[in-house]
Amino acid sequence: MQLTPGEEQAMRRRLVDAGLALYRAGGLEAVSFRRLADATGISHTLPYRYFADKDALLAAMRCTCVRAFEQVLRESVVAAAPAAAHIRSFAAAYVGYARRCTADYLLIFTTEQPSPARYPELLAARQAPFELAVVVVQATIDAGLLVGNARLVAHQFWVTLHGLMTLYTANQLVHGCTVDELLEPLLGGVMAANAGAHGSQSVEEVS
Amino acid sequence: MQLTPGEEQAMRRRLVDAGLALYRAGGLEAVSFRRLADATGISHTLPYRYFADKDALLAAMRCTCVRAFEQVLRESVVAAAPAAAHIRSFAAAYVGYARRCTADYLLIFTTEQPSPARYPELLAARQAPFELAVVVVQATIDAGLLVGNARLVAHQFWVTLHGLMTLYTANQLVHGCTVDELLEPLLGGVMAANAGAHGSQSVEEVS
DNA sequence: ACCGTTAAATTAACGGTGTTCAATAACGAC
DNA sequence: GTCGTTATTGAACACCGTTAATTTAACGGT
Repeated sequence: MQLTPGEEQAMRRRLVDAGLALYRAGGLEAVSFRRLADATGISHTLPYRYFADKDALLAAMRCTCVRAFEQVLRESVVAAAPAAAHIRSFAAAYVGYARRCTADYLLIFTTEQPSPARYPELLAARQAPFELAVVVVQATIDAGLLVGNARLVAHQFWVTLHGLMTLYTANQLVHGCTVDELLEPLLGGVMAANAGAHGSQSVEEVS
Repeated sequence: MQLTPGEEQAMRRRLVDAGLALYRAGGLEAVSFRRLADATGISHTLPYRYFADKDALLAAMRCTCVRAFEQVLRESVVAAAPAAAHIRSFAAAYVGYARRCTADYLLIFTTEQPSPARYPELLAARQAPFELAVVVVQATIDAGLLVGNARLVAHQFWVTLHGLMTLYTANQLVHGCTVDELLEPLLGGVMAANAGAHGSQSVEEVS
């Protein structure tokens, strides 16, 4: 009765999909092995043959969402023809995903405790979208529109987009400020801070 | 045997403090009414006389942390003498709190589901720190170092700091990039994006 | 000083959860 | 068909949030 790797993987995906359905419908506390069992017609202890524990299932669910997120970002990159539009297209895709798939976006980035690096697979999966940002920034640098270290600049964009959409998805942009109002000046700011010697303007220089 | 308002408030704070101790020691899932009872020597149902349910206790814990956070930010504001240094001082206080009190910082801003605005008291408490940012930005505008709408610009700083420290506290700044490396160009970028006509540089102008 | 009322606090209980483990059922090999 | 391996199940444990019933303690009136 040995399970083939294909069957095992199929069962894993089935459990992950069912878990995601529960999560999207009722939040994190709605996903339990019992409910998952009722939804898929298996017993509530079967998941233990495919995942070490519930946290492992959640990590797999997070990985699935991360990969979908990565796919959205990747498509935005190949779609933008001129290098100058890459960053705008990338940012629009990032914002669009967080708006459309708010629950999934939260699942990707939400972490309760400052966890001591369990689930290295999840850490690796989360790296991929960022690496896309690095590629986009590098292309912009190559086009002569930005200067500096691509990873450092990509990090600035990443931090900015993450801050904006994390606050948005948590309903903490409540002062009559919209995402669209903020996105433009924020992107412009990061561009300006890395646009070369004449465009750069640090805090000290201003003050 | 009527409880005086003072006694009731004292008990509430006692429970909140014990809950925070449990949370800081073992994360969110370590705070339960049973453990809280063992830690404080009361029965595990007594908290229901002071809080509607566990979520209400968590909200109160969050409020407590938010107010401590607000206090840290407020002290940074009065400490900085020249208006030009206000934003730097404010940002340093923000970053310092998130580094020192990582768990508390996470407790403040972490929200699982896009909750439908339960606990308006928490929402109000979270507003206060942002209002401090508005004050700081307004002072900088008054000093002639920035232009534009204070709330909009404050939002940009708020988004930036939130993105930076949220990624940091979640251990997602892993590419050899430090908070200090990123803070300076990020602040400079927001400054540049709102430094008046000559300093502003939107994405389109660059491209 | 006693008692009845009222509120505080505890105990008991219910349904649900993650997790473990012994028992069962299904399959391939011979 | 039988055996042995293995996937799957069901029962059980400890813990959780929550509710209801029960006990305990404090207070005012007489």
